[in-house]
This record gives sequence, C-alpha cells and structure tokens, in this order.
Amino acid sequence: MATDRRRVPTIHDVARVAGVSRGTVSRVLQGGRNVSAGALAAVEGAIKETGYVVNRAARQMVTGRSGSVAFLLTEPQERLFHDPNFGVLLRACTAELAAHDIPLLLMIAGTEGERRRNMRYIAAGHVDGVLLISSHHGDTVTAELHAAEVPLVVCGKPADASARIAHVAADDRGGAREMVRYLYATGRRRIATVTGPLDTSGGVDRLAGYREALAECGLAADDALVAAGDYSRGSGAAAAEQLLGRARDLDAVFVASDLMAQGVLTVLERAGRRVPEDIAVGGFDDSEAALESRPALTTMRQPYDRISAEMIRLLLARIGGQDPAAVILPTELVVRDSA
Amino acid sequence: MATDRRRVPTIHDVARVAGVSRGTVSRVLQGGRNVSAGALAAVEGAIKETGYVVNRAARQMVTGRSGSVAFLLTEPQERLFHDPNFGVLLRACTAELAAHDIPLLLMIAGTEGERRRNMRYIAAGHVDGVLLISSHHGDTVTAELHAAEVPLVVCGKPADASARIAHVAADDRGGAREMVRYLYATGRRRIATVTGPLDTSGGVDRLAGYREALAECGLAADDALVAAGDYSRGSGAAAAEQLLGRARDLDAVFVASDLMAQGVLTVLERAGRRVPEDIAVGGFDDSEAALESRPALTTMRQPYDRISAEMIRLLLARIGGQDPAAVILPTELVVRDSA
DNA sequence: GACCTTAGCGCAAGCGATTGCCCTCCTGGA
DNA sequence: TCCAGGAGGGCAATCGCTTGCGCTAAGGTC
Repeated sequence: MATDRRRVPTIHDVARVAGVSRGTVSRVLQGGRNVSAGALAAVEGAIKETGYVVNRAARQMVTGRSGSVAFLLTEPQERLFHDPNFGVLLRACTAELAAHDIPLLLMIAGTEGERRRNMRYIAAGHVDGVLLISSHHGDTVTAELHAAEVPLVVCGKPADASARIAHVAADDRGGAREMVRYLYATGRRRIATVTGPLDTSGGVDRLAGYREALAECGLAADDALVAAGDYSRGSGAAAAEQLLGRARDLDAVFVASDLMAQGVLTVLERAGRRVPEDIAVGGFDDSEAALESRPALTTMRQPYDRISAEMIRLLLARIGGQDPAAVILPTELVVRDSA
Repeated sequence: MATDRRRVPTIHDVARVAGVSRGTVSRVLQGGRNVSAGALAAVEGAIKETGYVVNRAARQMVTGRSGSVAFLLTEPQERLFHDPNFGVLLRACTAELAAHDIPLLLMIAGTEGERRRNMRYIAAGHVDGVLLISSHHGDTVTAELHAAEVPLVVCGKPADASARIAHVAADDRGGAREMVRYLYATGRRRIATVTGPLDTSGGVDRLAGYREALAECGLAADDALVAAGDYSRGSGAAAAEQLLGRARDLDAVFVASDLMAQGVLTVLERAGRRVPEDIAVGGFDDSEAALESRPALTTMRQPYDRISAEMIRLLLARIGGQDPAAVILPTELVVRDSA
C-alpha cells in the first residue's frame, strides 16, 4: 500500500518488521510448525503490515515446484470452443484451482509444433502437473506425459487402460444405457443411435451402453440403426439423414452428444417428423445446447462441476506423491421435451 | 515416489559440455552478443546434446520477469463461456502467445474474492502483463491495474477514455452504422435495434452507430424502436417481445450481438413473422451462433484473429517499455439469409 | 542438582540464471 | 616496436526463498 518503495517486500522485510529471522518467517509460511505463538503472531502481523506476497520464482528455485498446473487441450482447433463442454470444464477447473491458489496455464496443442512446444515446457518442470483433455485413442500425448512421469490426470477414460493413469470420467456406458431404457419405457421400439467418434472411450462406451440396453429390453440389434458422428452438430445432421434413409420406421434416437442432437433435430424437422410425437430424441451432456434446442432436449447430464473438482483433487494427490486413481461419476437423466 | 534421479540439465552442464563458462552460455541464450562464432556453435551444440531448457524460475529471479501473461476475465460467470466470443478470443490469444513462447495464465474474476486474489497475484509481479477482457463501466479492475502500473491491454474501449490505457477494439460504431445502412439499402424503413448492455462501450457505440445511420438515411429516431439487451440469447428474446409490442410495423432489426439475434429469431418465428421476408435481422460478431441460426444470420464480423494478434503485439510493446497505444479494427459485413 | 529432551529459532548453504566488472588477446596505426 | 581500443569470455555477486544443522533455554526425571 503506502510502502513508499516501488520495491515489492521480501521475506527479509517481514523478518525485520516482525523481529525474527527469515527462517522463522518461512516456517510460518509453510504452516507454522515449530513456531511459537508469539512469533507466529508477530510474523502474521508483519506480513499484513508490509503487504508481503511470496515470490513464487524464488520458492520454485528451492522446492522445485512451480505451484501451477497446465490445462492441456489436444483436440483439433475447430472442436475446441465450439463444443460448450470444454468451456464449462475449463471454467470449473480454473475456479477449483484458484481455491487452492494455483494458477492454471492454458495450453492448446492443436498443431504438431504446438504439441512439441508444450511437451517441452511441461517436461522442463515448469508446471507441477497436467490436466489433460483429450480422448482420441491415436494420440500419443497421454503416453508421453505418462512416460515423462509428470503428474497427470486425464478427463475421460484413457485409451490404454493397461497403463495406470489417473482419470475422471462420467459413466458413459451407464448413462447411455439409462437413456435408452428410458426411451424404451416411454414406448419406443425402433431406437436408433448416433454415436460419438469411435476412437474415443466416450464414443465407444456410449455405444456399448446403447447395445446393452437394447439387449436388456429384448430389442434386436440392427446395424441400420447405428450411425457414426464426431460430436459436432454437422455430423449429427449427416447421421440423421442416414438413419432416415435406412430405417424410415424409427421412433427414437439416442444421440451421443447434445450438439449432435441439435443437428438431428434440424434434420428431423426438415423431414417433417415431429419431435417427440413421431420420433423421440435423447441427447448426452446437458450442455447449453440442450436448452437452446427446440424442443428442449431430454438428455443425460454430465456432472462437470464434480468432474473438475475430482480432477483437481486427484491431481493434487498425484503431485503429493499418491498413486494414480480413477473416478467414474454417475450421469443423471434430465427429462425435457424431446423425449 | 517418482523423484527420479535424472536431473534436468542446467546452464552449468551446457557450459561444461561446450567448454565455456556459464556466463558465455547465458550470453548465447540472450541472443549471442559478444560471443565468437566458435563459442556460439559449441554452445548451441551442447544445448542440443544435453536437451537443455532454461529454468524460468531462475531467470525470473534475476530479471524480475516471469515470461508469462494473464488473460483476465471479469465478466459474470454465466456469460463467460456461453458467449462464444470469449472462447474464440481465448484460443487466438493462446496461440499467438505460444508463438512467442509465452504461457498464458487464465484468470477468472467472477466473484469479489476471486477478483482480489487475482489482483494480488498480478500485483506481486507473477505475470509480466495482463490481457483484460472486460468492458463494464462500473468495474474497477481496469483502474486498479492501471494504477498498479502493470502492463495492460484491454479488449474493447475502456470506460475511462481519459486514462491512457492500451486497448484493441472493433469499430463498433462504424460496424453498426454499416449494418443499418445496409438494411436501409435493402428497402427497410422501420428499423429497430436491440442494444447491448449500455454500461459497456460496445453497447453504447453500436447504439450510436445505429442512430447515426438512421439520421444519415433520413429516418426519424423513435424510442419505441430501441430495446435493451445484455448480449445474452434470453435478453434478445425479451427485447424482441417488447419491440413487437411497441411497433408492430417494424420491418428490420439490428441486433447488437449474434447471440441476442438468435433470441430475436425464435421470438419472430413464434410470432409468425417471416425472416427476412417480413422482418430483416442483422446481427453483430459473426460468431458460431450466426451460422447456427435459421435463417443463417447476416452479421458484422469482428476480426477476432486480428484483435488478439494486436492485443499481444501491444502488450509485448508495453512490457518492452513502449507507450500505450490503441487500435480500432474494422468490421466486415457478412451477408447471409436473415437480411 | 545433574542430565536429557525437545521446542523454538537463527544461520547460512544452496537453487539456476543474468550481468557488471575485469582480464586477455588481437588488430592496426604511429 | 608500442600502445590504444575493442571483442571475447571468465568470475562472482545477486535475486528471494527453503531447510538442515546446531545452539539455547525451558521443562522433566531420577
């Protein structure tokens, strides 16, 4: 505040004001072990008085910890922020980390060059850990980070389940299953699906859940009722066209993402099929898109707030030396107008 | 524990391998002034051989520069990522900074506590500069950062034009003017507007551009034709309801954001007004939303890639000690189906 | 009262980079 | 042959913090 100096106060200034040594001040900063109540109070007072804020660079030099973590996106550019889920996750992670006073570095590895630069940065120890948002089976980032022994938590199930990689995911299979059973319960018998990309766990698992539910309901699996998408709106529309062409009698479709469901809805509308009267549509995510659609989308909610909170918890545990753990969170059926 | 013994190479290792002193290695890192060609080659070889990466914390200690910048959002939580513009800007800034090898810290100051924490962090010198995304006139963040003499570039015109604050903005007034003149040129004579929040420069300037264009076209200003929104879809819908109630004869509406325009479109559809036959709708932003809408939105494109590039350029210049500058970038009319 | 613990805390050694200072050479002009 | 001038590069101080080491003094035990 009114410190005439433009200089930022250091631990030394605090020590002088408090009448103790720098070591003691540092001990207070570290939690106050082995510090008398008197010294503690003096130091805390001095910190307030001087407006001291620790110099993270200096701390990092000796501890080797940067006190920051990376939020690494390895999706292709276009999908990045078009898909509202990323934004929601990013915001939640930022807030969660802020509560721990840990800044979040946003890293986007769209191109190969960016990927390399970011890996270099991470491997150099500039961050304490990585929150990885990527799910494509082909990509090597997960393996690289794992090999580099960087504390890592992946959002979604990593492709290579054999490696013990900490991750947090929604219960894709269970969620899909519940949605399809719901469609069945409302009287639908020709239930199609638009899948997510099948080189992601989410895509695969939701399809598996769909099939499982069909079997449980005693409905025959029919490949004509399965169309692939890539989570984008456009791919949802394309898939819907296919389905309409292949199975004119379908009366419901489970779409593996809300964005794709929007595409499906527009195609159905254009084709003159009423939703939900003629065809019921169930989405997945409960993103912004679900509320925007007309009719409002019945969907499976992914608990992004809990997902991000768990990711942070797991990452901090990892950084603290604990073993990698995995968390699968339940989804929740949100019934609106489309089914 | 994963505390492996393979130590990260330091400048010392590089010096040893290259057969020079640490000082010389550092000189090479700083650009190679006063270094002979032979030493330079030796050092570069040694860097490659050892896989050396500078320790930014150590560098920061002596230079006082962190080598990172903050991307600070002070908008209320909800608007944050629902509005696709933020995402676009964030992505572009990240990419632009990455090209300079500067990591971006994402900071969200939704609540008062977050605001304080972030200000503290910034004031402590943990970042070299701030990209501020905020436009509400009431907020004090801009002033605070300016007072703290932190290199700062604001996206959008700062409320307090008197302070010399570096900023980059689209030509809101000119863009609005062009859109309204376009609507006039296509034969519209009862042109309404849905404004953005009037405590932001964008909101105010687009309204000013609207009025200016009306005057130029010889149309009378009519308060019944002006409804206020806050850039959100919902507010656009509400504004459209108002306008329909107040001026049933309107034949065009200039909406100050694409998101609001979506809201307007749904209301018009519900009211049985055809777009563009009965009523033309012009948006602003050319965001994702413009393409999603039905009919596809005619809108003014904000050049986000250029905006972000300019923001980074200005910020780096600021950090380098140059005086604050302002850049206003032209918008571009994108004609689609709604007008 | 002598002897042990042990809590509290000062001391100072680094962490890895930058940079001012100075010492060597080398070159060229007188 | 000498010397001035300048380029190249080594040396070491320095940035702010953490932490192991060891000293002091306050209790506890017998």
